[in-house]
Amino acid sequence: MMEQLDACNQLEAARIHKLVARKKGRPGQKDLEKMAQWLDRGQARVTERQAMHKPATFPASLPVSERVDDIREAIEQNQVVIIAGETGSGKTTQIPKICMNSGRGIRGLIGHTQPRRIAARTVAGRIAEELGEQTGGQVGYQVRFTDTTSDQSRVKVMTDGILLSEVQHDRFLDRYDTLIIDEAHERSLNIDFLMGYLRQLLPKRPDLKVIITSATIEVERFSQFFNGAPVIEVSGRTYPVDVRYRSLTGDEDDRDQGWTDGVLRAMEEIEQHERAEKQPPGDVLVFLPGEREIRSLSKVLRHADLRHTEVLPLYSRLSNQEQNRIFQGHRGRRIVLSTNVAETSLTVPGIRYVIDTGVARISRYSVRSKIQRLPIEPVSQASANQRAGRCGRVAPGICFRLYDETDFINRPEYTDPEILRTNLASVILQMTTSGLGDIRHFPFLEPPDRRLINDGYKLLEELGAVDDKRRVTNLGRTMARLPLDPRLARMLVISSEQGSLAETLVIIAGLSVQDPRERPQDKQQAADQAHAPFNDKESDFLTLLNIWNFYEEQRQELSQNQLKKVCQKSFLSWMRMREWRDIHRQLTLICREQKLKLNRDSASYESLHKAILAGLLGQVAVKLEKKEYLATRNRKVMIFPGSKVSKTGPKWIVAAEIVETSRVFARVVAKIEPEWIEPLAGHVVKHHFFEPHWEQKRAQVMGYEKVSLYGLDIIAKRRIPYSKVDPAECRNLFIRRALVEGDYQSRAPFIARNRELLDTVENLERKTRRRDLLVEDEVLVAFYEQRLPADIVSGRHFESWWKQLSADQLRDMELTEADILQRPVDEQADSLYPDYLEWEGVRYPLSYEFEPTSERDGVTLQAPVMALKQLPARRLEWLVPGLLREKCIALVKGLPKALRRNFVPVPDFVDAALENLQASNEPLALQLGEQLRRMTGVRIDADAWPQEDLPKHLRMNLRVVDDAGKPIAEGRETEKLQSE
DNA sequence: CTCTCCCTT
Repeated sequence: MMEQLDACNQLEAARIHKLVARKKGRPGQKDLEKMAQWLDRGQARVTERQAMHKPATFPASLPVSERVDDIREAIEQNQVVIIAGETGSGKTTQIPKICMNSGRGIRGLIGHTQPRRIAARTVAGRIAEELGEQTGGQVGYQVRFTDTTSDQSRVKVMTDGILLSEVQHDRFLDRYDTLIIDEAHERSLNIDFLMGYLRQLLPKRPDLKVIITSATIEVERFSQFFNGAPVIEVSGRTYPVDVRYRSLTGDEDDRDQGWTDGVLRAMEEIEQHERAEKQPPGDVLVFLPGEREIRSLSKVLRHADLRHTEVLPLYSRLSNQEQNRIFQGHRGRRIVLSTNVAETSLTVPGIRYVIDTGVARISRYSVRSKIQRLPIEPVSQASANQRAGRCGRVAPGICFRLYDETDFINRPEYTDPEILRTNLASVILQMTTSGLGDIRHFPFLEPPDRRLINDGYKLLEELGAVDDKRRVTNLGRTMARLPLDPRLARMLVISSEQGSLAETLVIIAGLSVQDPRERPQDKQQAADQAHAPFNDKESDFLTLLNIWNFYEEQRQELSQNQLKKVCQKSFLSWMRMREWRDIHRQLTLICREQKLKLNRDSASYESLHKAILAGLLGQVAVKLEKKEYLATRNRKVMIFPGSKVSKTGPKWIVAAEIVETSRVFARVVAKIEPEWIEPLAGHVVKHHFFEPHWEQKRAQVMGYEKVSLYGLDIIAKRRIPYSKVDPAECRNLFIRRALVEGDYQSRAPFIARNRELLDTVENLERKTRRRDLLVEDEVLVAFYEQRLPADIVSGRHFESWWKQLSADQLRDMELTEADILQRPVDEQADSLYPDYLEWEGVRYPLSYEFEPTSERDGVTLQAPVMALKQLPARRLEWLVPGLLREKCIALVKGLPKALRRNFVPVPDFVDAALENLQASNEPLALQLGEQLRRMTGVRIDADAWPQEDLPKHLRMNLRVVDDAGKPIAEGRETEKLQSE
């Protein structure tokens, strides 16, 4: 049986091989029956196709026809052949036929890829036509949503994206015996990926033939990449193009003006040329970087009074109707003003002259700022030549380059391939889930930069598609099954959990197609009016949803023609609406397969936008002022003025895209609430904790938290319990603030006792006016640190801890005098500094303060206003025993010098005097003077004594309180207070 | 106060 496999269809042969391999070479009876069935079918298919085969013929007019034999020979003798040829060589249509004539496309398919869908369809049509058939017979094509291939197909034309997607199911591409990769020089992401994949596949599929076709550029690179594969060059059937450099003169500052002048001068030269050569006016194609430039130049040209001249704009966003005008016949001259669409995607017929400004908007991705930029850049030499070639298709042409030749020579040969200019998240996810190994080791034609790869991984991490070790998660695997940008795929998956899948499906499909809203230049107002009912001021996503709902309602009631009319009236592109619906349907089917839940009730704004937000975490922004927003990664952005949300300017927004053109714009945005972010972004937000502090009421250490998303503060200062953040710091603060400083109400008996002990000592310090009694706080901190377990970080912890202590342990928590005193306490302290002054059976409370700057410094006696008159004013002069000596010394030292020098040394005289003095309600100074006179014979006049200028603490402070104990007057002038 | 162009499980 195995010998017969060579005559069997490849796909069946591969199945048989696989089954044999799985059964380790010993298939059972049932397997054998199955295999025999496959073999029959496979052989039947081969014979059927062989019977169908008629040798193809080649039109003599095509240059490629001259090389048919060379090409066939090269293909038969090599696994890979590179065919280089310019447009018009016929390679695209003829090479598949050469392959057919060489017997390929029998056991397997001849696969033929094109970069664009339209091209795939038309190429298939042309090949079929040349074989005298219609598509769907020997030649079929497959693009997204359409597959016309059948069992009879020998040639399958498809977009390169389709072939790439088939890799997922058919790792060896077993159904193909030949692959033709067309337009490889365009170097799209798909092409570069396919090239690498094929290079790995070739040794495993020795029977597979690969043909790479390209414009004459880059041919050597392809040949080297495929081990020196032979190159066959085919001449193009094109006419010579005369390239004339007409660099701009004038002011560099105003580029628009420069280009306008340059184009007008080139038009003059064209007219001269036509007059000299006696030629009728030929059509002109002008390459400009963008819509704005096209509009401004078209305005100028329409007013420039050019005879019999029609000016047509051409760019991708134009409606089909407007684009199709370039294919309609016309009289006189036509000038087409175009963007890059006319360089590769669209062929403008009948062009005799090209005017090339030499620039284009090229998409660049900045890894540093994560911004997609669209700068206007000089195009590469390859691109400029492609543009020039657009006027040599029907007759010799002239290309005017509005720059000089040195400029041209100094330009890069080729445009950077897309893989070096784009975010790689999608490529990485596809590669990883289809087991293609590490992207860093994949044989790319030009490997992307390490930073670009890291950046792709980071986005996948943000989306939860890979974990922090870069392993694909289950979520990532689901996402990889969706034919969507990973961000959109993320939204879809989460929306089924949020109960907003139905709406999200619509929005995501809508984001995948071009904006269906049309806004023709001459009917802008009418278009805006027609779109007005769809607009949502808070969310561009809802605007999309409104358009969809409107369209769906109409679609169900109207015929296709009526629906087309409604679209036209509403300024909606019918084609794009249909594309939108196609994608929506495709995604709906996949969601069903992936068992994602479709919500029946309509989703709330919140649940819908949370799903959207989950895919766009890196694109959040907060309003700074008027029109300016600060986005993540410190990017300043502005809402795109076309967005209806830009009118309301909400505080927080999320944007589907951030693109830099003339400014950094946030496109397709919606209002969000900042609280939604953190729960969705737990894995990417950063937390910063600060200002831990003891809060007495909560009996715990609290602090603040700042939450930021890629440098953007989404929560500036949130109060949080600090114990989870830094338990050691909490314990430290608890000991210092609560236990040592006493800012805490505890029920623990030892705390009350310790407090009492400390109060006594502190009071004694106030009385004795010294600060050297109590140990430093650090000693108390150390006391508690030694005794408190590490996990006691708050009042709650503390209370439950001490309650289970034994009596001994409780006692151990009590401070002793030995613990807290720096030196022994004077035993007489209590009598030297009494707490009451007793006079005639009344006890007046005394309080002490040691704060020289304070009004209350010293001793304060409190007396009720009722008792004020009975107060012994003179007795107060005697203060308390502990302060009397200091006061007397101060009194003597305050005497005039002539008197004072009789009592030196003063302390000795005072001590001697005090021996005979007893506190009484007599004036202190006079009593003291009397004693001094007795010792020395010197008499001191009453008015010689200092009074008011004694330090505050040496005069009794009197506080008068009312019945309720509330202070009503206070001062050191006892008699004055008494008389008031 | 306005943006090149393609492709798909």
